[in-house]
Amino acid sequence: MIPGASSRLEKLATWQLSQASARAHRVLHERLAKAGASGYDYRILAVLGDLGPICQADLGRAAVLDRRDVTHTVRSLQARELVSRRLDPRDGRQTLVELTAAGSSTLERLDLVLDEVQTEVLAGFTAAQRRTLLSLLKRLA
Amino acid sequence: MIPGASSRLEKLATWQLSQASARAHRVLHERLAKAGASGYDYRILAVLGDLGPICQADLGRAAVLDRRDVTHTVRSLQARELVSRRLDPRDGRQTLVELTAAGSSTLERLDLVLDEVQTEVLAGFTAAQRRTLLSLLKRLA
DNA sequence: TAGTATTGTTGGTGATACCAACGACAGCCA
DNA sequence: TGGCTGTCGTTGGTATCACCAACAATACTA
Repeated sequence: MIPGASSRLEKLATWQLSQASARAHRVLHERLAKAGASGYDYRILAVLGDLGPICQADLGRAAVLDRRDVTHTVRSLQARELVSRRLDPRDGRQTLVELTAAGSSTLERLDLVLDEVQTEVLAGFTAAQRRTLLSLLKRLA
Repeated sequence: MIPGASSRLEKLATWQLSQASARAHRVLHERLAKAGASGYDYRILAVLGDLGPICQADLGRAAVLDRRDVTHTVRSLQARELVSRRLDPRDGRQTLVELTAAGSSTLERLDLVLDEVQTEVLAGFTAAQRRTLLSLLKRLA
């Protein structure tokens, strides 16, 4: 027997949103795992690539990560020599994080992975539909 | 200093999707917690309300839950006397789950909570925009 | 200078999602 | 009829994401 769908759930925007997000996350996670990175890894590397050397607190704000998770992710990236850390000479509290050469090339590689993920997740969408979706989602967040 | 946004992240549909979903989840979780329920709880109750007595395997398929999570959630709901369970007389493997009277009224109460959540999450959206969003999200999932 | 705020670290929690293995049971079919 | 296949519910995990509290060190400020 094939169970029906729940109309209560189907008509909820939050339900459709969470299901769409879960599916996108599955695709993203699978492809990133193959490339040896986690979602947090990419978020940190992407922010470093876009904003340059930056302290962890700002890193967390830009990547929407808790300070705790920034600490762990950055240390993990540092262990893989993708980022380097040094004390901010102008503020003893801050640690400046920046991409290493290996980090930059890893980021470029991951950018391609992310492009593939977008393509797979948005398969069948026209460019106009993608723009519409993106703008609606931005207003939601 | 206010950190800028990462253009790499901002233009990713999967990023906007996960941020929108995270925000919706925060609202949902906060309101459901006040009402004494979890997201899994509502998903199970909603399916039972829509499809009536049903075995756990079908419950899991309709609510998009792993069998393990169905087991735990149903047992938790049973402990709160919101659902009842009995063996399917026609199939010794299956356990039929159904709403109790208390479960039905709890579901009605939670339906109102979910309505509030939709209103809060979609604040500022026109009816047409909500329809557009919903249809785009359905195609994503 | 005393009090306040921020930074990075540490040690947690909870929700969601998913997997593997198990015994019990049903259905199929040789 | 007996064996095989598959499903069901259960148990015991794991991974990711998101979030909180407390702490020492440092910076700011009133």
